[in-house]
Amino acid sequence: MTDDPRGTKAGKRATINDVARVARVSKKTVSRVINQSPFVKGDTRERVDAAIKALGFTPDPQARGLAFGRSFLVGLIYDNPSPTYVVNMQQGVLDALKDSGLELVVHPCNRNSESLLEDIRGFVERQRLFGVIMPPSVSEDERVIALLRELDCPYVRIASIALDEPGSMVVTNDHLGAAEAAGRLADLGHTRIGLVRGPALFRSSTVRGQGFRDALAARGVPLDPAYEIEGAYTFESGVEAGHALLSLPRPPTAIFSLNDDMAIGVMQAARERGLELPRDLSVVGFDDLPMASRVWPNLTSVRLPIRDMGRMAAEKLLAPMRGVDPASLDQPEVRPSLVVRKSDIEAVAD
Amino acid sequence: MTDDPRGTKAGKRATINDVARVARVSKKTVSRVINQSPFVKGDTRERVDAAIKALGFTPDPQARGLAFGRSFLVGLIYDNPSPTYVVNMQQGVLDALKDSGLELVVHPCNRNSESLLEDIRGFVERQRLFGVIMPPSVSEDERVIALLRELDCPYVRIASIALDEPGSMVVTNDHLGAAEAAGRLADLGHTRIGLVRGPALFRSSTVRGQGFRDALAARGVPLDPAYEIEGAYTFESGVEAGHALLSLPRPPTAIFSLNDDMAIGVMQAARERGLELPRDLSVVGFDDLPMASRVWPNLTSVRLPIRDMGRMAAEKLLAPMRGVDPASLDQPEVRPSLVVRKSDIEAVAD
DNA sequence: GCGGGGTAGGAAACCGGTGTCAATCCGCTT
DNA sequence: AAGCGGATTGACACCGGTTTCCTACCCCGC
Repeated sequence: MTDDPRGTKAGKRATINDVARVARVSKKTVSRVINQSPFVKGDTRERVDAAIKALGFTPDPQARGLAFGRSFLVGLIYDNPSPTYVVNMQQGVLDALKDSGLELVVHPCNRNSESLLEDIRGFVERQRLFGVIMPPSVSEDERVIALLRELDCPYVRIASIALDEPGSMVVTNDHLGAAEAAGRLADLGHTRIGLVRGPALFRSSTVRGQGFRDALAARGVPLDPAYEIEGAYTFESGVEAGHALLSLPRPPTAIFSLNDDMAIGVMQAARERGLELPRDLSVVGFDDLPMASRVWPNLTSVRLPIRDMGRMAAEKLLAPMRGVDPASLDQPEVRPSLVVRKSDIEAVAD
Repeated sequence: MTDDPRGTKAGKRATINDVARVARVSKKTVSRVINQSPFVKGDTRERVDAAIKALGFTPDPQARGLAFGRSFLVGLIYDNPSPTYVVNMQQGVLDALKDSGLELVVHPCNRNSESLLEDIRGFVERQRLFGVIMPPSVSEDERVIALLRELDCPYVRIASIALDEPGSMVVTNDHLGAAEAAGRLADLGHTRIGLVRGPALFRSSTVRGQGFRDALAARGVPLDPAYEIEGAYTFESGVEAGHALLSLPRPPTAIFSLNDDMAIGVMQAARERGLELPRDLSVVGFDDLPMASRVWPNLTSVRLPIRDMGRMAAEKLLAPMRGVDPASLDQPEVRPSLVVRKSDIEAVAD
């Protein structure tokens, strides 16, 4: 072995200078090779590549970032209360980031906090983030978006409405999913269908709610505002909403809850009232979290491919790095699909 | 206003040089102030602090890290399949990291992958991580630990056995928790108690299993190996295990599942077999994930304060930075506690 | 009044890369 | 064979801090 063993094994790691020396070129040329500059002749590139491999060289992201004026960190800023949602999205983002040289830094936030903007500003500015990905509802906060623009930080928003240009949006067609679910309940013969909305702060709640109403209207099922109630997208609020709806003089025979957590809360409420499911009440949720197929009766729900959405968002963020113009990206809509399980059955004659 | 507005508002952010100029000292002195060196006179320090505030200066972690030879990133390396577990732990770590100037980088891994070690090596070495936190089961992989030692990367392991010195361990007393749960089932009069273990790869499974056996033995309840079965800590494996146990000639009247996912799987299996819960079968889980209180009947489970564990782990990692000698840290055991709900009732006379 | 241990503050090198811009190389035109 | 223009390459400053090494200075005691 004539190689310097320290290059690959013990001691300090190899630097760009070591590579330059071994390949007999300047550091700048090594840098060009690393950054895939097209202005390097074939045999030079090969010499450099060989040296890199021989020395086990990996460029230091900190040094690179410092010189580049931007770090190689992607921020995931979220305020979504569902752990499953967050982890799945995280996983999707990581799928896309794999081998890109970028790392994911997670940053939960509180949209109601007074220090929200300062908090995010500090995070983004200090870390000189490469980019930011945001799921709802923080993705729907225009103050945050304005801030990111001011900080000149690329971002991708995930939401159920196209709030931005295609290059920085992943849009889900929640209207479609909700309509499909509501349509099914109507088709099963239900005419008194309760709706548990989410907080008004979430656009998804509005969009899904509209999908629900449109589907019922299209089928001539009467809409009664008394059957609509607002929850907080949490299990507890679902329990409350369930009790409220089921204590009506003529309680609904089916309840569509705009997320799974609340749907399961509704089931809990029904049980607490001594109802048997699904005989006495059909329940349908939205999101299709793993939990949906673990409760009994297994919950019929509208599936959102959360992991894919995370991946898509990250890919949009990576587009410029890959030489793709973000403006040229199309806007493929994510289409949710209804997963029918056991929690919804035909309405019994009244 | 005589201040340079660019310092606080538009344009480039303030650098250490700006601060030095405004405070009429050298960069080195500013650096001393930032790093809390004791060798700065009182009034000098005040001048510098004032300048820092006036300019809204924040040191660049990348530049700092580059010079320091180590980044300000903490890695959370996990292979735990439960999203809730991961998010909660993540949250706990973030609680502790808040205001420390460190950021959290998440890194899922696959312990069965051939490239596990290479993967982790690349991650840790390239990012020059400040430290690493690992929950089970990757925290129990000695190959990974050896690697981190070789890379001279501080770490904290979370596990149910003290596998390392106190400074780099957060230990949970799973034996205690499991014994408490098993004891309760025995005290309820159950004598045929099934046990669904986790994968042998997880130490927690062994420890919890032993707690179960010790508690029953202490109460004179006979142990029958036929009532023990190994699962994979997943819902699906719980379903399988449930069917296996319930199809025995004399099926158990209670089943203790060593995590919640499998416990809920057992409940699913019981339902599929037409059993009514909890009348025909008592079920107890371990972890007390949010899901436990959302299924019906609400699952009795052993609560593990996962978020606190994450926080404790991060605090151990931060100790050196705070001037605390890690070797002086004590080893407070995390004690799980049984949360009794509705899924376990008295055994009926046989 | 002067030497000395110990400390505040500064100059310059350095961490490991990238940007700028000029110099060199090359093949092809005339 | 000289002239040209784009393709390659390298020298050097610089990103924003930290560290090393060195002065200048502080307060004391003899």
